[in-house]
Amino acid sequence: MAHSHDDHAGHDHVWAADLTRNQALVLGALAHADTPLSAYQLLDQLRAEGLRAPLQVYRALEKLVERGLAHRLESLNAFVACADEHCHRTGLIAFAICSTCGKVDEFADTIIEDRLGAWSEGQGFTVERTTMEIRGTCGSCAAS
Amino acid sequence: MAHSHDDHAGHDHVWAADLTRNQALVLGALAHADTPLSAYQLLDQLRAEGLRAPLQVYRALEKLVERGLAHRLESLNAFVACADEHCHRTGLIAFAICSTCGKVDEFADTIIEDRLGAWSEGQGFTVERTTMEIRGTCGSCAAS
DNA sequence: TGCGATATGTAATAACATAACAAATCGCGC
DNA sequence: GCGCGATTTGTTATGTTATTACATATCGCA
Ligand SMILES: [Zn+2]
Ligand SMILES: [Zn+2]
Ligand SMILES: [Zn+2]
Ligand SMILES: [Zn+2]
Repeated sequence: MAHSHDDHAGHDHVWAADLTRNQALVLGALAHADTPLSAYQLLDQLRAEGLRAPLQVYRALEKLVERGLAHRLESLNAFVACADEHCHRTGLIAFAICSTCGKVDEFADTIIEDRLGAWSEGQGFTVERTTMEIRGTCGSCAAS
Repeated sequence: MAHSHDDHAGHDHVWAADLTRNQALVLGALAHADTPLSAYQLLDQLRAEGLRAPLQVYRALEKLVERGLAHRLESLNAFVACADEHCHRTGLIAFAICSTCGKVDEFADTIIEDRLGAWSEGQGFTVERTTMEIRGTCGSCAAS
């Protein structure tokens, strides 16, 4: 790792401390974007910082997603920074994606999670991860 | 229609009547498969029937998905035949995908649908379509 | 210092999907 | 049957997303 251990004071971006350079670059780009970015869009943005190849981006994304700092949107083949800095949500996360402006809203619903859990238990299905993505039009786009 | 594969005793596949040749070929291949197939896997299987280019497959898939006769699994970039002839494409459909054997189970849950509807209404979000895919291990794979 | 685990760099290639254009076919009123 | 617009098909080329393979560098620790 490129960074040594800091104490976690809590006010700053707590994730910054133990990210590698490439991971920090990718997460920074995602955090500044207001819509999801594909791996190649990230690469284009980060060429100025020295990134040259898709794999550098994909490898950083893999770690970030693993740690819950970013999420992959399967229906877009794109990625977003986690909307909640402190979340590290292990539970089911749903995404509402506006087809007009591209903005993504991230939320959790324990009842949905329970329903899926009940179905899985009934079927003997062991859940590893769940993708839930709603496509549609957000409130502010509908208003215009 | 060249195939007589019926897994539901008692009635034929009502859809066959007004499908084009390419659409029937693609849906037939999906219906015979026991796991999802990618567009290129379909193309490979259907070269013997005269299909030559990806676009022929993608165009057929587009129509089939539109009509609810097939579904796209976003997390796999692959497609399945609809498991239920009476499945209405307007309702929310969830898929449980076994990472071990690849089999897919399709189900609907109106409570989940209601929860998403409630969230959307609260946010002013207009839902167009929803993707819900559970990855994990199915009962029979867990048993072995 | 040496060693295993992790991270990086680079090139090549695989896998997935669409654009653009021409030709054939279908549905249907006439 | 004929005309004609809508749909489907065929074909080539290209664009986009993701991984394999291999070499190099760095980190954590004994
Ligand atoms: Zn999150
Ligand atoms: Zn919007
Ligand atoms: Zn279905
Ligand atoms: Zn299984």
